[in-house]
Amino acid sequence: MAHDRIKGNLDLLLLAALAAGPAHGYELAASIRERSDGEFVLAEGTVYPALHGLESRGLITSSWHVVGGRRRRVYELSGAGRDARDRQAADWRRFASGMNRVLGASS
Amino acid sequence: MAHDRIKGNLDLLLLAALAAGPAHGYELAASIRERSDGEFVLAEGTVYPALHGLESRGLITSSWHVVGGRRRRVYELSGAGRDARDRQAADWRRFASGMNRVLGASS
DNA sequence: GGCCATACCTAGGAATTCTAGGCATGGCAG
DNA sequence: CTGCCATGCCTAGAATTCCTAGGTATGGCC
Repeated sequence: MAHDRIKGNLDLLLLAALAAGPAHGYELAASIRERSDGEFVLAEGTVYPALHGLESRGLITSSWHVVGGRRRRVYELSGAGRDARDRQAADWRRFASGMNRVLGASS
Repeated sequence: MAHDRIKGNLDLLLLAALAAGPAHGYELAASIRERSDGEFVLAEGTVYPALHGLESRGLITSSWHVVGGRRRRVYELSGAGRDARDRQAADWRRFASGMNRVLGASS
């Protein structure tokens, strides 16, 4: 809804947001929304399945906590997750610079 | 194949490439490949349906030509296409800057 | 004559995200 | 003390988008 362009970048967004420290799903969505100045508003139905996928691939780990009577599943980057983030961030930069070259060449 | 990140950006790539002047499908794929330094390698099965979609939305127009015994369908940006390109390019810049904010905030 | 580059096309698959729903707790306003 | 909203988690299936895989046809080169 925010942007179809999120396709292919969701994992990177989550990994990058988690690089700032452990967080739970609901919090991650808010964090990404704030950091992007409201540009990326991720629905919960988007965030949770994506987190499950990242965990099943070993890029993040989770643990349950109870805070104020509410259960939370807190996620944390694994070593492989940090590597994946670095790789995907590099991919993103290459992609963005390709886009800018194609866009700029039109003048 | 080049990048899943192309999702959502294909139309803009084609519109931007066409902004340099009329071109046919095969040529556009090559043009985008070159301008992006090999970053975006679009399959024909990607390019042609996308062009048909752009035409059906009135963003480009086409005309058949025969050059050297080979038929070509040459596409050209319409006025609405130029507007769409400007809008989508602006969207892209907002998106990219959102990405960079989220990525950069992790340090 | 065979092969490759050029040039177009489409149907269906694959991958990804979103919609729409569901469940549960705590706190606050009324 | 009762709604109601924010917090917090989840899933199934729809929707969207691009790619795979296949097909057709011409011209030029060896």
